[in-house]
Amino acid sequence: MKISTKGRYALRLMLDLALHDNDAPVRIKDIAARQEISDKYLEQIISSLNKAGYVKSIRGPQGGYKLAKAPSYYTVGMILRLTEGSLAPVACLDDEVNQCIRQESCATLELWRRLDDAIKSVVDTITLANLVEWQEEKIDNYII
Amino acid sequence: MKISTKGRYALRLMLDLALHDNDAPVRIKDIAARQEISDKYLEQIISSLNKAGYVKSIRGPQGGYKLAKAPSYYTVGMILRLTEGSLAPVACLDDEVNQCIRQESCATLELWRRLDDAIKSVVDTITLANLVEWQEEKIDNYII
DNA sequence: CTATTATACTACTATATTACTAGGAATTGC
DNA sequence: GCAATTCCTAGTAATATAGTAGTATAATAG
Repeated sequence: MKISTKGRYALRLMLDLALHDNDAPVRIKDIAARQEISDKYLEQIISSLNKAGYVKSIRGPQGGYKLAKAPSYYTVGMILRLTEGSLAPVACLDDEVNQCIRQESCATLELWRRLDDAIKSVVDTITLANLVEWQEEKIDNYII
Repeated sequence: MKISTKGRYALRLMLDLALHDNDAPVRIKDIAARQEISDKYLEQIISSLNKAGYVKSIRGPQGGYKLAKAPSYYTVGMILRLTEGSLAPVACLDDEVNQCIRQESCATLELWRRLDDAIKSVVDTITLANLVEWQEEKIDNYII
């Protein structure tokens, strides 16, 4: 029941892009240095964000990445589901293929539904913009 | 972010014990047959529940297992944490050993805290007794 | 037009975890 | 003492995780 590095890195990567969103695109190398993450691994992660259209890439010198839309557009759930896969606590909530025969008589299914709802209520309401806010509050606290 | 078979089986096992709680202890073989789970695997899982004192075992012929306390005593969280380990979505919420240096400036930590709270609000309030209720409702629906 | 800087793509790999299986030892009721 | 049951330990195939490595491709500055 842990979020893997892939999902956590993807979030920090997107947050980093949101925080450094001026005209110039941000290079993987810089994100990797700031976040202390392997740049080669980040490259793979950002590649899937790119394919999904969450970021846009600019190749060549002075190239890098930018968010495709405003931070408020991206929920944490969007980013985590893209990199982690489904966030449902059990496979039988995912799709019809994984549904088991016990479904109808399974009391634990109700539990998993409630857990799933609780998880969704967090990841589908918090956006990158919220993370940006929180980050800026933390920085303010440091200055004070 | 999935609950493993170990945790899911442990829940179904405890629910099975709660549902068949008359005088006679329940044999692993019977639980395994009803739940369609490998009995050897169940044996391992119940062993940790036994060591934790959640069930009591009776050896020899006519032996088996019984719940140590009433179903309302056991939250889903107790059972899952025992078999799955921590249910926190990231390791830095678990213990001091796993806390990272970025803690103070990490905006995603606030996200993980909220996700953790959401998960806890479900698993620490729902008990085996609730699962028993739901199971009995399902059975009633079948009869109607 | 070429050297440089950056992303893009694909393959490989070490380690850990999951989900069991197998076999025998210990206990106890009849 | 025999059969039924739990108890204990070790092994293992398959999958997932968390990267590393190397090369190809594109764009730009000079």
